[in-house]
Amino acid sequence: MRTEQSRNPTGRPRGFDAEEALEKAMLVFWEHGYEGASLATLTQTMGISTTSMYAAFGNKEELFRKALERYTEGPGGYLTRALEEPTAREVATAILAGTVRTTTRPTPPRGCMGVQGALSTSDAGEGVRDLLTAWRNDGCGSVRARFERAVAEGDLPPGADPALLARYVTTLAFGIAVQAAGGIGREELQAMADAALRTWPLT
Amino acid sequence: MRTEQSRNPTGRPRGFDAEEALEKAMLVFWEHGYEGASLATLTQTMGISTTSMYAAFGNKEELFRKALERYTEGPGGYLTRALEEPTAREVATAILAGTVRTTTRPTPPRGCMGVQGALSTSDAGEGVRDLLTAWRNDGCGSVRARFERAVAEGDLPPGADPALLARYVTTLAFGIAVQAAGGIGREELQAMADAALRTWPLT
DNA sequence: CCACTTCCGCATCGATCGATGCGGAAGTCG
DNA sequence: CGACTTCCGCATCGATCGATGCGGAAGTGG
Repeated sequence: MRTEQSRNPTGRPRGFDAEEALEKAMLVFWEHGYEGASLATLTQTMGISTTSMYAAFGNKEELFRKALERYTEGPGGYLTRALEEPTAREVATAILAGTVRTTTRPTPPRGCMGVQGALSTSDAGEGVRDLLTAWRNDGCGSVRARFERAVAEGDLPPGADPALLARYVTTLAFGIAVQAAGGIGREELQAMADAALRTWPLT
Repeated sequence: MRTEQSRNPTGRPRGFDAEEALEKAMLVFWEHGYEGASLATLTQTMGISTTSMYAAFGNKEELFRKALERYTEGPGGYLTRALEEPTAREVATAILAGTVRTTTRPTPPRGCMGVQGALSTSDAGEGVRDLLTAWRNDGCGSVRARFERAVAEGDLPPGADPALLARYVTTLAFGIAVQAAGGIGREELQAMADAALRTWPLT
């Protein structure tokens, strides 16, 4: 693998910053989705040739996988941070606030890469579609685990259903992503999130 | 326009049922999205040649527009019916129940055509993407108008915010569509919708 | 039965899709 | 400086994309 740091990197070094190029690719995938982003658009935005892209990242699907990892740790990092909030209420608040902020940036792309990246695809995109499905399920699972901990800690009432609450919060987050993809503004979505959290926790 | 019923339909009649073919096309678009559905897949499923498709529907984008109309009046008809419920609470309940039922059918397609049909696209799909954005906004606007009426009728408390409530219900519906596209089951989503409505109306 | 209209099977269009082979240039080592 | 490794510009691959031209077949109304 050329992308892994070899112990003996002899030869001509690559003439571009792979991290920079991956960031550009991530933005293109985020905006246009997996199948909507052509190799031509990707490589042009990345500033490299198709040859360099294949040498550095493997193929289009591998590039998308790496771009998704970068998204998860970058723009999508609010989820990990939210899970570290002290109470379930603050976790939910941070998730929705982070979703609103990330999906309604003043400049494109809008929406969530994990939602609009490949919600439905042709047969060729099934792999990526399933990857994003798993990505969303992982997110929901993390929230659920966090809420289970909250029940154990007495932070949530004993009768609370962590799975249901996690599904509720993530459903709102995915819905916000869809609204944001359609251009709905940050203030309106945040106001709605505030209202939804006013009745927290659901019973 | 060949698709409009002419007053003098002389000549050889077409050898297929246009409504049947449109139904098939709608299902393909629903499952794979606008750009994920190729002409080859569409015409093969419709059981007609590309020539017949172009003669009957114009082009791929026109076919999608007509398929969306059919979806709106068919599988998506629950929205119109829901708006006729007597109270805002029943409207919201019917919308979410209809969304869950429609997006989690036992056989594919799963999800909502208005959400996954073209959430993000290449440049060539911008027209359809904007069409679906308008479709979702129309839906939200209809719900908002219905909730405004509910406030006027005293069905919702005077302090209620119809726009916010409409945004909340549609956000949940879009989120449900995303969850369903990923394979989340009908029972789980309905249970979450029930819980969300237990705190209705939001303040 | 005839003249006319429409339908549709077949072949194909140019553009673009993702992906690759080749070979000289560039840079790193001993 | 020389041997070796890697990079990358260029050309191009076969497949598929949406869309169309042509012409005989089919069915119409008079």
